[in-house]
Amino acid sequence: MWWHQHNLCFRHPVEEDYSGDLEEKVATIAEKDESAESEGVIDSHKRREILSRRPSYRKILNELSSDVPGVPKIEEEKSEEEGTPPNIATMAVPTSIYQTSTGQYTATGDMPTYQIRAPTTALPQGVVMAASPGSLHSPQQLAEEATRKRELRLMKNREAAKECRRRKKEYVKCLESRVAVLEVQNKKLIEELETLKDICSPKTD
DNA sequence: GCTTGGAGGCGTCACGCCGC
DNA sequence: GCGGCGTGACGCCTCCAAGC
Repeated sequence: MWWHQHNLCFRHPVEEDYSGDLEEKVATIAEKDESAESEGVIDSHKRREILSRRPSYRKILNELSSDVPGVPKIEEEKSEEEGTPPNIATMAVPTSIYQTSTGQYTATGDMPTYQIRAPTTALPQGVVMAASPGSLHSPQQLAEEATRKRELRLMKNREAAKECRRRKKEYVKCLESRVAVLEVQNKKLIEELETLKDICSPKTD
């Protein structure tokens, strides 16, 4: 339902209720295709079709904010906590505190090992822009260049994924608060309606 | 204490969109 | 047309609470 909010109509290209039911629908389609020959390929294609593009959270929220006063915009750059520019230095261990599912907090010291390994890929020792492609000759150099490019891409994507998740959470929070506001409004309007009804139709007794 | 299931986070891959 | 970005999906991990 995310994409079909009141007054918004960010309609998903395929489904209105994206969040929970989509998986079921994907599964249904997958079942239907089971008899097909290259089912794996078809499956993944269908899945991709179903999951085709939606507007980014930033875009959605910004549209929402221009539409509805009081809805915060998602900043282009990180604004709140981290005021540091997006450079390699920021790759260091994220934050000192994490919220657990129960609302408790855990110090970074508890960081699982597989998370700790992440920053180690933090851009290979400052040699990022070392060699220009034109100056590469040997296969080994080419391989190194490819590896370096891959590392860079992975690192950027890692950061992008984090940012994306952060925005998504922010977006969900925003929608939740909007739901709360609308519920209150709705309640008030119902009450108002009842009052007017009472006034307009006086008792016959 | 052990097991199990759910929640939440992370890294990576794949792919559509967009700006150049 | 191409490269970079944003994001869904997937698989993995940790943490926690409940049940035994």
